[in-house]
Amino acid sequence: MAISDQELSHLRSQGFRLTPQRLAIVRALSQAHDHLTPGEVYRQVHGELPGMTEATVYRTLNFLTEQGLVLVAHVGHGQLVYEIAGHNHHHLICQACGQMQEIDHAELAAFFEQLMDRTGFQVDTAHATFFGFCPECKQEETS
Amino acid sequence: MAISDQELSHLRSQGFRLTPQRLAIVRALSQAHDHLTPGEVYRQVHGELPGMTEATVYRTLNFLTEQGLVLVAHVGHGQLVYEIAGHNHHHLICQACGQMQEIDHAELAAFFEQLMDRTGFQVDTAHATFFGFCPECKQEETS
DNA sequence: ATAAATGCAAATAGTTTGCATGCCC
DNA sequence: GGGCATGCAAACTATTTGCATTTAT
Repeated sequence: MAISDQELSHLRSQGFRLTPQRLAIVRALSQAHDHLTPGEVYRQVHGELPGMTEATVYRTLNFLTEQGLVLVAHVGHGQLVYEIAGHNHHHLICQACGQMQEIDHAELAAFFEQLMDRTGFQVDTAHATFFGFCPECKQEETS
Repeated sequence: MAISDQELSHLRSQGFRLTPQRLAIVRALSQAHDHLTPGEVYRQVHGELPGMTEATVYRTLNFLTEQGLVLVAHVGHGQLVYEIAGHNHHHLICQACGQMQEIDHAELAAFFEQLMDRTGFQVDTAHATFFGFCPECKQEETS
């Protein structure tokens, strides 16, 4: 999953700027096939742009999230994690080993529909997170 | 929802101690019909036990969570929130106004069953959180 | 009595902010 | 050139830890 040139120049047309820092962060998130914490983003991008600071990472992640190009989620530890927007999917996190499993949105679509009907909420269907124990850790728990 | 004397003395029988601090924190969480952040717990309990420190609050919340008497969840801002364990329910948080709506577990039970079947995960069915926009804020968004 | 838990204070981690400078458009 | 974005450093908040002391059992 990546961000198209189209989307990027749309930003420019609104008066925002495509700085090397922003592009590097977008690239890092696009290449990661996983969630990244701000610290992880910083470490990756810092190799490429040694001048980059953590403050810029935080500001940029907020910016990209506001623009809808990036999604935020929680994955257990207090920290927020970031991921390129695009394909809707959800996560199942193992509380024992930290392993993460993706669930395609299609599998949960009906459920979300139902939930919205019942509650009147417009539920964010792009990024839900569930916690539990993965098959392996489940076994250890009970043994 | 509260914690029974039985559960409390079970702790004692395992060598743990029922200190005034622990009891006060359990009471505060029991009386709150809502999630509390560590800071909120601290402020409430500090009135009753002026000597109590934040460190104790954090240590106690961790302890109670490990013992299964308290549940943790995320509700949008980075902070974790704590709640007395007991009746299974889930939360829908409005990303605009912060309002929270409870969803009884019964309504989602079938969904969780399905999810566990498909993934093999033992999903934590006690405390899921969804994000979105409440009916009022949804309206403002689109207008 | 003894081991567990607390209080205190300091350290750590994560995140945010103000302001001067730099650089994209 | 003008204004948005960055770098730097400092401030802030939330959380954790070491150690001496207290206290529930």
